[in-house]
Amino acid sequence: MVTMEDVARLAGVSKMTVSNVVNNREGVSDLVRRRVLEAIRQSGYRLNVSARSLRSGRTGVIGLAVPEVDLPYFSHLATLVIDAARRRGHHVAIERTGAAEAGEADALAHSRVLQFDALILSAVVLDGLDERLTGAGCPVVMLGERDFGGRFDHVAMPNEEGMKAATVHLADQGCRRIGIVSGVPREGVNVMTRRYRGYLDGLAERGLSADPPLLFPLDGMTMEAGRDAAHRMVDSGREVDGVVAVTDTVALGVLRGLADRGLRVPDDIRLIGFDDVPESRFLVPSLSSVAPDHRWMAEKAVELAVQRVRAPLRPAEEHVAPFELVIRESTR
Amino acid sequence: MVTMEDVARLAGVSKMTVSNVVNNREGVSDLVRRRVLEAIRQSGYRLNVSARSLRSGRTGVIGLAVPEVDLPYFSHLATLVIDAARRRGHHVAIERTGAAEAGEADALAHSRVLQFDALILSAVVLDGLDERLTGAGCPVVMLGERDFGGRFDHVAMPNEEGMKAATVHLADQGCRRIGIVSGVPREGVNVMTRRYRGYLDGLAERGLSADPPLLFPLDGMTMEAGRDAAHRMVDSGREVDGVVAVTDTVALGVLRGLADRGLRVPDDIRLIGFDDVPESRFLVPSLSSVAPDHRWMAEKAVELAVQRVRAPLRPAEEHVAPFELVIRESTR
DNA sequence: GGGCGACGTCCTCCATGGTCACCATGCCGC
DNA sequence: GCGGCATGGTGACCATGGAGGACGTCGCCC
Repeated sequence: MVTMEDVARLAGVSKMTVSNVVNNREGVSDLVRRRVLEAIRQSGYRLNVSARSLRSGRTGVIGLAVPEVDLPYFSHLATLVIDAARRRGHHVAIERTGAAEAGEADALAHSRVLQFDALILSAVVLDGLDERLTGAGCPVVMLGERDFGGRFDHVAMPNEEGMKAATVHLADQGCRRIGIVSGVPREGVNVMTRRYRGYLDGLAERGLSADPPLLFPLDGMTMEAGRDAAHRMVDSGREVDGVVAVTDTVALGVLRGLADRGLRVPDDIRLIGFDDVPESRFLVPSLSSVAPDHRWMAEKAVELAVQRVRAPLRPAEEHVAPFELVIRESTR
Repeated sequence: MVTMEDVARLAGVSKMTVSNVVNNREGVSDLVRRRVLEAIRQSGYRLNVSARSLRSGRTGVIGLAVPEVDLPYFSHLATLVIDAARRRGHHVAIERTGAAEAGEADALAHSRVLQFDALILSAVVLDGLDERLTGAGCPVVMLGERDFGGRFDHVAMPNEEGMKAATVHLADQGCRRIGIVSGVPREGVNVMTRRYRGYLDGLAERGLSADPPLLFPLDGMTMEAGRDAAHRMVDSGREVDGVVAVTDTVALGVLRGLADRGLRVPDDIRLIGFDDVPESRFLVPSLSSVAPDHRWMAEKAVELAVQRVRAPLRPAEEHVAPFELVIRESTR
């Protein structure tokens, strides 16, 4: 392997000067800089990242831990995070938590073992009180849903506002019995709880009753679970005429489940999702959705992560992503 | 930071002994081993991966370079590769090539910079003759489509066989004018060329004419491109009664494009895709597809990569993934 | 029973490729 | 002649792994 030392010898300088050139630092004359660059070209030298990070303590890698890589929402987000990080000269390593406590804890442990400069964690299970978060060994930026008590940088989804807007929209389209397909709101502040509250707020805003609640619970956040919930909804005979689904992925399953029972969207029942994943506009019918600005979120998360690497003691910031409501065929 | 030296002092041994314990090597008595483990526990020691890889030349990281992270096919594959690698004690770093030559070359360059132990490359552009492939600085396992002249380990898709089976299936369902939505077959052996040939083989097998060819070219492998191609197909007035789409993602766009023109699937026109991504069974109508065994592919690719790290000189192997035809509503 | 070799166990020394903090050199102006 | 700046060099240091050697113990053989 060609080392910095070899380049230095070839260019007739010390390896520190080579290091300075490689890192674009000041204090190297143009003449010497050119000579070094030429020597690098000739020798085919490549920087050894292990050696650099051993000495400097930085790896240039940001961890991104998400529940599932192959849910459209997260894979889309991952793409945007990778791009944002690349523009700032960082690489991204993706971890999969499986939406399980063990997975999230693993991601935190890996952040130490693999020495991420920072970890962007889309936490579903852990909350701000868990000591594993503080013991991560690197700055952690929370992405998404839970309440972290202001102890971490946090890029949040507009869960309540978005869901409220979706519900109000359904009401304005004439729906009177609006159901929600979601996980069961649990203790603590998580996606389910916030979105459910947004749904209730929306009903209240238009004077619709939430009693008895038209909540059709999910077993997981998958298409499969969405379809099952839709089956249960129709089979219950509760005459729902509008549905908000907790994510687009779930909505895709609901769409299928309704078709299985011979219901047409939007004629018999209207449907709206959350996330606006790329697929949504191509479905038949195309799916209305709450569209948080994913690019903005990715950008913000990476920005916070990179900032905190440089200034570890800056107070934690909390940002809520902007969103818009995208109206398509499923709620026309 | 707690180092190996600290642990050694605490346990009253040399750091080499700690190293041996950490790496589960022979030649450490049970007593000493327990003492060391206890010292590790007490001190909260974490192995420094940078130092290890500087010394050993291995990082334990396998690179996975795919055209797009947020295409369902690739995100699904990525999940499976991550799992397969984890079972073998490796991590995966995902690179995005953008299906461009620059991106693929970048991935190869990164493989040196980030010192992957191996790179699994889903190449769309580079072929086996490109010298950048051999200069990767680590073993490369090709995943997918192109011909690499037996110079690399290669896990291939059943492109021709699968497409032929799909075409024959359409014919057997009564289709007489079967079109294909695909990129234009180009010089060299790539996905498009192989799948197009499979389509021609299928037509021939059932005695259907391919003259003039019913090829509706794509501008990219996206849903959007699929929809546009479908529009052009219908607007051309060529009375196609069956379509094979080059991927499920494209098929999803085609489905939408046909709906835009008021055509019903499968009543007016039948449609089949390739890849069997998770979404396909939930679409309305659910999408028939050629289903290569993705888990098998991921497993094989990782296995070849890990093997080659240990035995760099083993001759290259070529494997073709098994597949089955999944018949759903879109071709009933 | 004593000497010798083998073996199990652990340690010492050095290598790994960069980076950091500090130092040396030379040139300039005052 | 001296201080200061611009430029580049020096040697220690980061945490780990590998080779080979030291040390003690045990068994074997004469």
